[in-house]
Amino acid sequence: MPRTPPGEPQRVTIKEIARMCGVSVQTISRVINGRPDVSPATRAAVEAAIAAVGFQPSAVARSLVQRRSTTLGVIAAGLRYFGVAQTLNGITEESEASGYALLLKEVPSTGDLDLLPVINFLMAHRVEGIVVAAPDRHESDVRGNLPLFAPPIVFLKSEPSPMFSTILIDNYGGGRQATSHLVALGRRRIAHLAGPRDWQEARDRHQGWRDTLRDAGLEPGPLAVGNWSAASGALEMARLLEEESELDAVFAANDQMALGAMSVLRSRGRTIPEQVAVVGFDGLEEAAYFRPSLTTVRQPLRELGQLAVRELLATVNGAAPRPSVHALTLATALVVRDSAPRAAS
Amino acid sequence: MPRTPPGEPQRVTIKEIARMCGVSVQTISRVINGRPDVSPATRAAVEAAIAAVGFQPSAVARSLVQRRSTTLGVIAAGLRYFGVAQTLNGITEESEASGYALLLKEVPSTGDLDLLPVINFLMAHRVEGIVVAAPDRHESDVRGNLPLFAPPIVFLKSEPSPMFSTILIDNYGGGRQATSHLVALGRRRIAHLAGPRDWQEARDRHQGWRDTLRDAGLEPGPLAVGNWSAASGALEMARLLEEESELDAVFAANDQMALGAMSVLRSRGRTIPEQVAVVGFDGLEEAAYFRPSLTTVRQPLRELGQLAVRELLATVNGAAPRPSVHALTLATALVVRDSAPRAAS
DNA sequence: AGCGTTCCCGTTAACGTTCACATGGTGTCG
DNA sequence: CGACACCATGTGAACGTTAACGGGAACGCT
Repeated sequence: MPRTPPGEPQRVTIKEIARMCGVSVQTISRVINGRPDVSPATRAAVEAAIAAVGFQPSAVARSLVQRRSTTLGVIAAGLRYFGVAQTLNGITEESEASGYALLLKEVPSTGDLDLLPVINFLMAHRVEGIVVAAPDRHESDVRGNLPLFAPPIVFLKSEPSPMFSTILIDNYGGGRQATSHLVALGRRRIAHLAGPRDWQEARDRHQGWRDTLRDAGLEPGPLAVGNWSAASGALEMARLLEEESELDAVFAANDQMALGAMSVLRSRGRTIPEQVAVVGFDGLEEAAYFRPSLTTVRQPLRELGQLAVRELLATVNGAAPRPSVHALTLATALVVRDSAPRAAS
Repeated sequence: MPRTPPGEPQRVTIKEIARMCGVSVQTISRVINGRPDVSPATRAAVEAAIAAVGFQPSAVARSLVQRRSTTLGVIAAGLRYFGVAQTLNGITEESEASGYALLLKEVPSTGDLDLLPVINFLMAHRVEGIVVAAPDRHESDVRGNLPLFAPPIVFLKSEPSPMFSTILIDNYGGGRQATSHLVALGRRRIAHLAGPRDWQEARDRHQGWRDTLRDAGLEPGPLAVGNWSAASGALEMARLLEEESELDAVFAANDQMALGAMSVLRSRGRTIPEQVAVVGFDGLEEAAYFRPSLTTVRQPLRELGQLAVRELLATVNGAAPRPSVHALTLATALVVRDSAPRAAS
């Protein structure tokens, strides 16, 4: 005796179609999945019936029996930040193109967190792969052991790991690019406006700055730490100016903070780039229209997301028995504009 | 004879736990779901076994039998745009808080598109509600008929519809706010830098501008159409200046275009706000640090996403037999800054 | 004619869980 | 002390689909 759930009318199933066409459910299944061994006549009849009642096969039942879901899990943090949103865009694009659906979980981007429950949640939904697009989350956030049958996981913008594939952006190299450019301009007191310490990418950019100064034989310039926002950029820039009034360049860890910094520099009467040169990081399109237009380091964020999905699908579909662990690093590119123009040659 | 899927090791199921504890599967199910009628001793034993093997109940099987999934579907377009990303952020926040997962589909934001297949896809996954966060998509994009048993759907930033709930932002009102402000400043030739014509919100802002000018007895100012980007803002601003060199104000349909416009105004030697006042739209945080800081119209985008989820969950969980159709409109707020300061009184 | 092939289709058993109902054991109350 | 309630647990079926296998009809070949 079929239960009738309260309110909800009975959904049309494969059985119903079978009854309508006077064939078995298996035949319907065959038609749905485009298998060859169905006669043209039957196929046409079934297709007509399906169209007539608007039947849609249950992805849930299918996932259950096939033990796969054509779905990828995404763990994201800080969706409100430009970088993560951009990367998510790349992820959706690529998975959309491959016919995969996305199950999205957002986790807090700060504080202590065990990723394991989130991964378990996604696994309960039978996702075939997981992208961790949470910049400051990495392998060590997976406390306890993953079950053996965990799907492939790729960590983005994380530290390289021996256990998982990672795709990173060369933030260290980007930090060096930015700083070298300023050094080449003849700047000597180069400050850094860093991102939050608990973001790996912030630490890497910071390190790139520091090493470049050291290699150039310059003493480390003044340092301030912001929270990615333009407001914090302004605040910290003001503090830097008080501490060290003769600085002649600033490398900000993202474009928003650079914007805030430039705002303060101007209001204190410093000319950009003559007195103080400024370099940002991210490659926001808008940065070309800041005043002055902002020299920055562009990151291939969308590509990052696309590659992550490709990597997963390759190990899912490819017959790779033991998913191989890759570590890929994407290069950044310096975009020179007016806030730190190319050195006159 | 149980099939062993190739490669993949057998996942641990409720049956396995039952065997380990010497009880029936039903008892395990009861423990998992925190039902009262289990003796403390058995409960403890079961919980221990679950923890020991790291068992995770299959959300897929559960969805199948319960015919619900604790999952919401999201149809998004233009994730790369600030507005949509921000709204998605609100959606994730709120659904995360309610323990709902999100199934995300991105659709192209331009061109012809039938939403029905996308909705069907989500329905196949048994989502309990759908948020359409695709600004230029609306009811009429659902060609053909929705099945009777479609879950509640809420359209964001769309036109009000008699069939679906909609939550909108008062773009028309925002357009009026912006324009009125400029009129109050004594400006007479007020140009509009509109967004793409196929975005409803662009049309609404445009209309607000036009009506306000009319009501003020001013003749309509020059009009240009951009594509939301700062680059297009710059391009179109240049064109406006050529057509109509004596304009004394610009209302841009978003902050990025306003930024591009300001850049061109400055480079043509116009002072802001003295010669040309500028008002944007969106309320980007960064706009406070533009030069000059940008007067803009703030939209409650995150709130929009949150409300959408609340609306859905209310009709899902609430015993509302026939989901009620709401049309909610959120107000915008004018943020006055230097690019169009408050009138000296 | 006999036999292997190929084509088309049906039957049965899963997938992993919950629901409805049944059952036996305790305790309570009149 | 019997009737009844309640607690803890088990039993079968169902959710909607696909995998594995089997079988009959039509066809080709020797």
